[in-house]
Amino acid sequence: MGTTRGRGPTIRDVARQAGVSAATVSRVLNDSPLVVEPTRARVRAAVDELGYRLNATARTLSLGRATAVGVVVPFFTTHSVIERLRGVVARLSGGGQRAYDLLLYDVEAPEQRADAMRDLADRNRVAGLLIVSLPIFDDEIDALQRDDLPAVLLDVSHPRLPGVVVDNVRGGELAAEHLLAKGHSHIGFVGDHPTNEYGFTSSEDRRRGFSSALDRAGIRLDPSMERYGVPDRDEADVLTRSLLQQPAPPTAIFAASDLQAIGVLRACEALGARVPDDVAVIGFDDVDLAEIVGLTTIHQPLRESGELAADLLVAAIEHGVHDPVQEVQELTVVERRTT
Amino acid sequence: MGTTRGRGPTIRDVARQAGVSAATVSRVLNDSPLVVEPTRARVRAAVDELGYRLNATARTLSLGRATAVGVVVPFFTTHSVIERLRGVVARLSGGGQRAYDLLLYDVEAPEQRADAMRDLADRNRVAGLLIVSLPIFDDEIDALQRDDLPAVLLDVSHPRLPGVVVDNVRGGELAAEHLLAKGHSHIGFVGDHPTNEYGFTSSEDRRRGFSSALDRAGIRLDPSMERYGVPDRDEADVLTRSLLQQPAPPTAIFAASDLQAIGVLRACEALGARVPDDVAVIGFDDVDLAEIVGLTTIHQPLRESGELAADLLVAAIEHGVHDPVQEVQELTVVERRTT
DNA sequence: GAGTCTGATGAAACCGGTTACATCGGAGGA
DNA sequence: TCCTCCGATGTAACCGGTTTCATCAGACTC
Repeated sequence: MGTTRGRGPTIRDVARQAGVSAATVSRVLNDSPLVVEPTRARVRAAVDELGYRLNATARTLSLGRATAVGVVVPFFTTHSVIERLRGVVARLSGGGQRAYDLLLYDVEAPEQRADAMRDLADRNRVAGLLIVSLPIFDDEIDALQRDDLPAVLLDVSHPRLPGVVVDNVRGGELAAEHLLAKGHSHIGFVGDHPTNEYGFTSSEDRRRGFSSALDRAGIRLDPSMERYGVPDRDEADVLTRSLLQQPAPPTAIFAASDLQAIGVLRACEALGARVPDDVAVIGFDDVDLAEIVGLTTIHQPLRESGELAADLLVAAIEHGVHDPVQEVQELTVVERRTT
Repeated sequence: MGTTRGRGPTIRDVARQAGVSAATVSRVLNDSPLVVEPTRARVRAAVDELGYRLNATARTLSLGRATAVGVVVPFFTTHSVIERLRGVVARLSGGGQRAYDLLLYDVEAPEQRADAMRDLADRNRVAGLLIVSLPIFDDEIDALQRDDLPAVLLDVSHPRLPGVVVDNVRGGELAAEHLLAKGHSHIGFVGDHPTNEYGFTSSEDRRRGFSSALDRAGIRLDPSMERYGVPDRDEADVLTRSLLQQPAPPTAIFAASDLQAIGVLRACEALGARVPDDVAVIGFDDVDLAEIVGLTTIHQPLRESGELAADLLVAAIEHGVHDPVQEVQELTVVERRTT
């Protein structure tokens, strides 16, 4: 307060105070070797005295490159997205150097996805883009490449961009193999609508792997054993009830996500079906919830996926993208009390 | 690719294309009434033709005010913080206009708290600061006010800043009253260390309210019935075991958070204590987990608190802070299966 | 028909940094 | 002693917007 109405001292104020030019101050601030020690000390003193702080906006404009990365996330969604984001955040904004600021773009509705992409790309305030769980289209990639804006995908993939994913089809197979090994042959599936407005495909991929592994064991995943809905607990509950209230209900259910598996468990409880004796349940993701409720599930390294994606993005920003690597992370079955 | 090496068209390119000056283009872009319709149309056409997009960095620099807000969060922590953040994000980055970008600052270690505060305040790239769950010191508030930077607190309070909180002391009382009404008189507490490196105080506030409500009922919260540790599930598990393995174990336990309550439940299960018959358990927060495991808890409106705080911040940015309101949100007991 | 007013537009300065290029002074060599 | 070279510093242009102020043309008045 007082005279400096909001605006702090500028580099020229420091220069005046130190009796040098703005260029020299800038050099000192950027550790240029061109400045001799006594001058350097005077500038440092002036900086301290005035409480000068560099203006990141001006710097970004002058340099032509941003110091922030944009992270596009369907934030409202599940625990798994958040867990991934934890990894991203820890790597990007936590780690000591704090090299990149993190601009968070929440996508709350399908049409916002495109908005976010356009906004971030065109308003060039970010040095790169990390896109979580949201599919991206070719023309959007064109736009990114036109702007030289590196992008990394997490939990989705596209041949033209680096990404971190798991093999969801394989995950479905693992789930099937686990249930088969437990002696089940009459098995149900609860997952997302194969086509949904966001374009999420992991549920369908998991179902495909699941179904084909059953096929190989000579078991057909009958349409009457499949239920589809929006990926949420209550919906999964409802779907499961309809699954279990058939003449020949399944003895095991594969849910496309842990959250849905929780809904399945609740339906079982409501209908008096004992888990795992009457109905075995296996989920997917291994969010912290799964451990808490003792859910058997397919584990994927969520947090690590975020860290890895963040590292890939930083590398892409700093060294360019040579060829878009697809990091495929390992899946494992974690057996708990529901199978 | 092509000639435009990374940099897109500028406002002067548009001006040239439209046969007007940069000033006029700027006026059109900002909906100034000073531009006559035919000119306006020409500029619009040029904008479309060149695919021009405004450079937010340059705009921020020129205007002297940022279009982003900084959100400081201990991101790694519990579900409740995330749930709050959901509210903030939905309000700030979701809602149609997308008026403010959201710069996320994760605080992973106590010393980073101060760094984040200084960084955000001084590098003036944000129009305001939303600080979640982290206490703030007077000299930091001085610095913010010196820079005219509005700030809003969420889940912490300070007389000089607007904030959104619940009355944790009252929440503790509610928990005690609920357990007393259930007929318990021998009651334990599991919470955070009263002093911790982040300066979180909610656990201690809750304990105080809890303890004084017991007092009023003529029951003393004996030190042997209290256990303190870091706020995490495993630690709560361990603490609870030591609580229950005493000569006269409590018949009810109040945990300072739902996460800790989950640890309490796990310890009960491990020790063969039946909930709620042998030991009743009540938590605090009402995160989604609580509903899933059927935990009785003190409900606080987490998501709404985030929305409210975001609204307060936007108001503070746009209209200034007149006097720092403290919004105190309602707490209620949600009875489920653990009491 | 000359003078005044008004509304649309342009020229140029500014926001706060960075950096290519110019300048200057001193050290070293002939 | 003079010249060259080089290292330290300054000058000024630039990044891409916004905005003040000047200018200019047309409308209106008398």
